[in-house]
Amino acid sequence: MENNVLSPLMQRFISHFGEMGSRWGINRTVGQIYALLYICGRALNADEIAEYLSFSRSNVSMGLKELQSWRLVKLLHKPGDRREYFEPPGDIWDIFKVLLEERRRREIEPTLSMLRDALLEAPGSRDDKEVQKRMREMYELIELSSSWFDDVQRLSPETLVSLMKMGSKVKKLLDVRDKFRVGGSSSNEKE
Amino acid sequence: MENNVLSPLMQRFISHFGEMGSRWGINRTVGQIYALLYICGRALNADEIAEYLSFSRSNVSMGLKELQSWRLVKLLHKPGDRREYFEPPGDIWDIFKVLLEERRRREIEPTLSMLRDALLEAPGSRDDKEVQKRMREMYELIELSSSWFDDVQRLSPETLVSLMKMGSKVKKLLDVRDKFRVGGSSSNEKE
DNA sequence: TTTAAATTTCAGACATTACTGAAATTTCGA
DNA sequence: TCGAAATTTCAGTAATGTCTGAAATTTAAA
Repeated sequence: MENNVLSPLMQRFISHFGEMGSRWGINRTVGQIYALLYICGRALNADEIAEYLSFSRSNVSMGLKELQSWRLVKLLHKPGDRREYFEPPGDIWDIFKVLLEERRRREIEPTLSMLRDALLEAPGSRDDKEVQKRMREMYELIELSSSWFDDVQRLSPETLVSLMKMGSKVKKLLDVRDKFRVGGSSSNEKE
Repeated sequence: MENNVLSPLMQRFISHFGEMGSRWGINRTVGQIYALLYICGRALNADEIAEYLSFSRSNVSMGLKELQSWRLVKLLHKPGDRREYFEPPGDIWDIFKVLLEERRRREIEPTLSMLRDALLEAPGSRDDKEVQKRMREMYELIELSSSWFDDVQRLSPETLVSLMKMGSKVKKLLDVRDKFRVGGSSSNEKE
């Protein structure tokens, strides 16, 4: 960075990520640290981060730990330098995938397992039968979209881009397929 | 609900949604209110909600307002009753779609527009050129997935289920298509 | 209108989360 | 092994967010 100072453009980017942090389930500090690492294009050590963002050194330490738990930063070392340097994954698609994956793990997985447990129990009353019915509906939807994410995540970025650019036109593809494969076994049917 | 009391099964469901609330960007109250409405299968008024959950009446009022801003509850009236009743959309797919749509609006849209603005500006330095390159990369990915969500959201639940059950097998479909349409214009190519 | 029920607002109490500086611990070259 | 640099931990404080009860406002039946 020129003169060791952030340009106004960088500042805006960083502040924005700080402000959005709370909506994304991370705190301001973490958001800003990540934005800084993403935008500045080289690995930084904790002191540099603290300096650029005017955070205490310990705050940076905690923020970096959090980012590591999200697998959003890579740790690296420079020869002849004891300090740890941090940088985000180079490919934005990696970032995207990691983000979705981690969110699934933190936001969805616990609910799935709560529902699984609740559905295993024998209903205690007529009401509970209804309750379980609703829980099952929810469970099936979440389970379906969750494992779909798993699958899609394994596609290459190129394939994903193709798929996304098709948008709702995928429907046609499905229709065509169904036309040709009448009565055949299908990944599209239950069990 | 039997005896006007929540069964242990319901309690667990409701508590879970309360605890998860913070991870989902809503507060405990809102999470519990929604869980109660979802699970109990009939429209409730604010007093009933306050009673079941032991929240103050005003807290319920705020929570319901928040849920309305998320479009997660429908407001309805019973004949001969002045009070307002609330219930969630009947179809879980509606809930799912609304949730994704609202999250996009709150969590993604502001960032897209920040990036759009930042990219319109003339770079102030050599560094800023690099910065804008990274911003553009991010912008394009978000824009792509965002408009893809738009498209997919318009598909019927049935089509969506088909699509999801295919999982990563969509790739084959794309490959087959490419094989048959060599050189043809494609929604899959840039511009 | 009037009036009472229903709902909303809001200031302040309470609870949770974020941040700092100092001290403790870890790391690694000498 | 020692010691200085780097990092982490943590208690205390600052800042945010949540919840309540009382008061204000809105609503609709009479």
